[in-house]
Amino acid sequence: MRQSNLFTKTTREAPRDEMSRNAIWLIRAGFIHKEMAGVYSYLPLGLRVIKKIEQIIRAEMNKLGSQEVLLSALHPKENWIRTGRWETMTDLYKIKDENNHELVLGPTHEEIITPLIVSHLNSYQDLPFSVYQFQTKFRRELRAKSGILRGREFIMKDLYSFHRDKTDLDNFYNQVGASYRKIFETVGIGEQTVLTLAAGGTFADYSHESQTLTPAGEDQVHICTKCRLAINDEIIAKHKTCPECGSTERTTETGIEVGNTFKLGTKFSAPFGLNYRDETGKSQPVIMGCYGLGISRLLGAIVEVTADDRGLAWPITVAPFRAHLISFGDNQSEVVLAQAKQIYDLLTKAGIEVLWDDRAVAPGVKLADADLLGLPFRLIISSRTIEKGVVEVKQRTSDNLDLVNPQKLCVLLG
RNA sequence: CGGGGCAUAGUGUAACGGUAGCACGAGUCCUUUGGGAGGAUUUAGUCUCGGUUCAAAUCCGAGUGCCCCGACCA
Repeated sequence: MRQSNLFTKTTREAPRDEMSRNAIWLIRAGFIHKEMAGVYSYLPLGLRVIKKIEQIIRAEMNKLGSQEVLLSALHPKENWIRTGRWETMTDLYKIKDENNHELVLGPTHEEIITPLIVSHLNSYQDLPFSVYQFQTKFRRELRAKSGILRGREFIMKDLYSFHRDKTDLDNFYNQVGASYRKIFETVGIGEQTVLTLAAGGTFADYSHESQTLTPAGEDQVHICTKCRLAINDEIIAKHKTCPECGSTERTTETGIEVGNTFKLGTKFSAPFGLNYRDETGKSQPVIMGCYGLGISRLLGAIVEVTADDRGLAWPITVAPFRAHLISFGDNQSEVVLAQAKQIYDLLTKAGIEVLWDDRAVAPGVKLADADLLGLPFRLIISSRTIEKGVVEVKQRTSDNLDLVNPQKLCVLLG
């Protein structure tokens, strides 16, 4: 894409009232726009990152054999009455329709998926299976904060699994854990993200959180120095030793919860009567699990751990474009433009996503913007590089400049 | 919902109770092109309502919005 066609602009300064790093950089670079406290719009560059993250997750979910759906965002009140959460869940957005009927803006989807499955599930032979979706969730946060890390409206991947017994759930639950591990590594925050034990509810000893360690987080986690298993502060009192390796040595750090997995048991299948017939024809309750991943929160967490004092610095896997092609030296020069166009076409045809800064602005502006946008590879074409018959290549996270033969670019970037 | 802070042009910032100014941005023209370049010119603002006063961006009251701390966060 040509940057001259990109409708978003960068700014030299962030809005004064934004304090969090993720919001400051994402707004300055034109990735997102704040509508109100805890509510953000995603602009072309930001949406590209969101889509990259989603695609990485989608691939993993599909590998688990899960099937993608898109459930309704408006929920009937009755379903929430049925589970009791109409009263107990404090952050529900309750709205009224034209007939004065009360509705819920979906904050999570157990109340939708569980009764939905009832009419599609009969026999033990239908089990197990799982469904997932990417969707905007709504929660009436008492206090939105930390940029996109805690919003009243946010994008989430939620997965729901259905099993005939606990053993089968445990098996799938562990597979999801492995998938999550892989996802965090792929999007570039594997090192900073720790598996954390948290309260498990009535059906299991623990739930599992994925905590990305960053001062911007809001949870205190205690990390075993031997095996890296973390324990959430809320249950630390009951754990003198690490449940995994028995060690007593741990460090305390701040994390942001980017993922969470729960063994639900029959918590939702019971109130909705989600049952199956076993081999003997007897009716049995379905055992469920649910698995969340905050997409927009993941975006914020990636920024928190990767941005530096010059701006964003995307991991290749989630970058909105792989390369930032910059033409300057003399923008009026036909030679420079022609060469840049040639490189742009070459890379684009090779399937490499390139943002070409073809604007007629000063070199300093382009370089500063390149740092701010944070695309992994910066390619410069100027009268200088043309003289030498090369393209200057620099990675966002390195200071090295490489002069590369244009023919070798695709290999280098691919 | 408790506590604290803030609200001036698209953005960031000034202005003792007395002419709302500066920088960046944006428009036009010229020059310029390897780290936010230079000149000329134009554009655009006091969150809302009420009060005090000869006079309010400034003082007072209420409201609204935003940020931070806390409470809350299957």
